[in-house]
This record gives sequence, C-alpha cells and structure tokens, in this order.
Amino acid sequence: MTQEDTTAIEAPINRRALAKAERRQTLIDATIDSIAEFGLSGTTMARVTELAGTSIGLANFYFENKERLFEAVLQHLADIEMTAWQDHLAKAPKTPADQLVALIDARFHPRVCNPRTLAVWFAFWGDAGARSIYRRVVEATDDARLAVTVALIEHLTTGQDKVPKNAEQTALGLEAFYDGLWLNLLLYPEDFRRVDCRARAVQHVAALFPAHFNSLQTLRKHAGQEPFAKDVTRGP
Amino acid sequence: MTQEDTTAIEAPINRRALAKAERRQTLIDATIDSIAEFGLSGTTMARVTELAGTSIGLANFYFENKERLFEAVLQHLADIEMTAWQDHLAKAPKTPADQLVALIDARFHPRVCNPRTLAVWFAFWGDAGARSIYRRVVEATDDARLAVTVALIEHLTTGQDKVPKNAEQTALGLEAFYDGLWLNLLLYPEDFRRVDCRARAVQHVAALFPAHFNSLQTLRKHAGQEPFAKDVTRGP
DNA sequence: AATTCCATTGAATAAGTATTCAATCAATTT
DNA sequence: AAATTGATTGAATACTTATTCAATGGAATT
Repeated sequence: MTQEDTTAIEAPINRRALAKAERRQTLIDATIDSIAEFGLSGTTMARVTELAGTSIGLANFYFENKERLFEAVLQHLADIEMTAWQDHLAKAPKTPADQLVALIDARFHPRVCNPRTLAVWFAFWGDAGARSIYRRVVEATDDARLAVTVALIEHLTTGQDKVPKNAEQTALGLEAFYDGLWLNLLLYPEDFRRVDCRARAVQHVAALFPAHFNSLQTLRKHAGQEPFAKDVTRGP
Repeated sequence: MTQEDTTAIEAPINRRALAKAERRQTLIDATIDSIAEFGLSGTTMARVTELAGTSIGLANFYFENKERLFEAVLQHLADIEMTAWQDHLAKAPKTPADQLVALIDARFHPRVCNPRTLAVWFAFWGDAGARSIYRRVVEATDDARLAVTVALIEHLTTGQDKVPKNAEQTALGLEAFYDGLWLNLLLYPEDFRRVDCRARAVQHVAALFPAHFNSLQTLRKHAGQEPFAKDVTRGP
C-alpha cells in the first residue's frame, strides 16, 4: 500500500497531465499536417480538429485562439531545431570547421529537414500576416544560431591572409544558401535529395574556407555521402 | 478630317481595348499589393477591388474567379522575369562566364527583385494550395531558365580538369543560392541589400568556376559594386 | 436620335470562418 | 458513494468570403 500510495499521489496527476500534454501535441501535429497539405489559408480550426480527431471546441480550450495555436506550432518546431544543432555541436570535434559542419548536419537532419517541417517554415515565411508571428516566436532562436555561426567564421578567418570581411555577412550568406536548398527540397522533392543538399552545403563551406577543409582526411570525412546515409532511415 | 477619320476608325476601339487592358492591369497590381501587405490568406476579392478602386463585381468580370486572377498575377510576374533575363543575355558578351553573370544581374535587377514581387513568389511557394497554381503557370518558364543555366555550366566545365559533375545539379544549386538570397531579402530587408546579394551571387559562381573568373579584368568588372549602384535608382 | 453593346455596379446569396458556452462526461478526491 | 474538478463536446453566434446577377450608365454604332 505504501508503494501504491506514492503512485496514488503522483500517478493520477501525472496521468492527467500527460494526457493533456499528449492532447496538446496531437493538436500541434494535426496543425502541421494541415499546413503541409492544405497550406496556411486552408488550415481551419475545423480541419485541424478533424485531423486531430477531437471536437472543434477543444482546440480553443488548449490554445486560446488560432494565433496561439500557430505560435505553439512554431515554438515546437523551433525547439526541435535548436535541440538538434546544440546536440550536434556538443558531439562534434571542437575545431571551427567541424563545428560548422555539425551545424549543417543539424540543418539537414531528417528531424529538422523533412517535408512537413519545411512546409510550415515556408508557409509562415511566405505569408505577410504570418511572418510577424514567426518573427515574434522564432527570431531569438534564429539569432542565437546565427551568432554561433558568426563566431565560428570569425575563428576561421582570423589569422588568414584573406581579408576577414564581414563575418556576419558571410554567415547570413551561408544561412541563405541553406534556406535555398530547403526551398528546393520543398518545391522539387523529386529532383532534390536531403543528403545531396547536405553534401552541397559542406562543399560550399569547404570552398569558402579551403585552408580548413583541404586536408584529404577532412575532405573524406565531410564530403562523402556514405557516412550519413543512415540519416535516411531516421526520417519522421 | 481625313486625319481624324483614320483615328476615328481605330482610336475608339483601341481606346476601349486599352482602357480594358489598363483596368485588368490595375486589378493585377492591386492583387500584388494585397499579397505583399496582407499575405495570400489576407487577400480577398473585396480587398483587391478596394485597392484597385473598383467594385467587387468587376474582378469577376475580368477574371472568371479568384484562382484565375492569381494565375494572371503569376503570369504577369513570370513574363517580366523572363523578359529580364532574355534581355540581359542578349546584351551581355557571349562568353559563358559573362552570360552567367547576366543571369545573375537579371535575377537581382530591381524590376525582378523587389519587395512586392518577392512577396508574391514566396507567398505561392509557401502555400501548399497555391503551390500547384504556381507550378501550372510558371514551371515552363522556370525550366527554360534552368536549361540555359545548365547549358552555360556545361560550356564552363567541358575541357576542365575538374570532373564535369552533374551540370543540372550544379545549376539547381546555383538557383537555390539565388532563392536563398531572395528569401533573406524578403525576411530581413534591413540586413540584406539587393546589390550586395547580387555581388555575393557573382562571387559564388566565381568561386565555382575560378578558371573563367580569375583574370583581374573580369574580377573588376564583375565583383565591384560600383558599376551597379545605378540599379538602386531604377527601383519600381 | 435611337439603338446596341458592353463595361460596371453592389446588393443578394450561399458557403465557410473563428470563437463562445451551456451541457455532458469521466476521472479524481473526499 | 458522493462530490468535485476539469476535460470534452458541438450547436449557436457573429462575421467573412467568393460568386452571381439584375440593373445601370455611357460609349459606339446605326
């Protein structure tokens, strides 16, 4: 009974809280599905709740209104993405070049780079109204990642004969390139493969900082596609 | 009177046809304005006609329905873009490197690359429903431009010691880079300037094909920003 | 001058939208 | 077992939306 007691105090509360969190997540997932399939304009509360298998009223119970639901969707995806690049950074060797490649691996990891997620990002980027919601929720996360990239580039360019240029501009250019690859993955999934885009991104930074990527060992480690083929099976 | 006669036969008809074409264009422009300011989901027939200064019914008179109006918008912008790159190709020197730069100049020309136009492209790319409309209308134009780029890259890579790789993949990668720069121009107009993006694009192809862009003369011609500063004043 | 033609209007219609809320249901607690 | 708490429902509400169409006005034609 004492054993039962401890669970009796916590389990019911936890079970409810857990069910609630699951319900919440179900609605967020349904919203992502709806945006991916029907677009932002085609994503109605009725459709979301239908996909989630709940009543219309429930969405307004968990999220005050549609905009809050959208905010939760963006926050959820932003959390996944930030976790991904932080994990990749922690696990990779601590040289600037390896860290830069780790960021690329995170960006093109199937948990981050998949049709549903890309559909949501571009849906919010593409809609003038939704764009402000995106900025409000994700800007801080985006800035944090950019800051890391800038710092890495500064490490790579200091002590080089090259003019250090504006590290931030270079970082923004890199992110732009990744975004462009993402766009083509979204628009032409038949012609663009995730692993190829990842390889192209690595190739791009290697071209930008040849001194740090020129050793045969580094090239073999980064440029080949085989070591990352496993990623394919981890798709969501 | 004879002078008046010839105009009397043609002018009335032309004046009507011209007024009709103008009206049509007014509605298309208003739709672009609405998409740029309120997004695709915020672009209603009421808002479009209000911006155009016409009645609601007129939009359905000129365009059978909303989707046809959107098709006309995309066709209009695609026409502008195709005209731009064809003109730039025709005027540029006929070496592959110069032609490639001409395509970049067209892509970042203010007539093609401006906030309103970018807003429309990304609005259609970002919405799952609108994406199919985009493909139907613009895919042929996009393919044509890609084919030109592929041909140029093949010219650049044949006879090189480099492995020719897949020219189409390289071309798609280039377009991805340009698209990424476009996206950042749309999202962060404060941080990204059109002329800088153009310069970055040129710098990128120069890095990809160093043999063709290495001469000092070519670099001065292409890499500098001054010769293109005039573009700023040509904004739409 | 009378008539035809056609661009233009905007109220009417029908379908869809987000949001609310009283009522229900089930789990949890007393 | 009874009471309480909180999750869940979906019909009701107020509002928007695209599309239609009979009526209007004015230019072009006769």
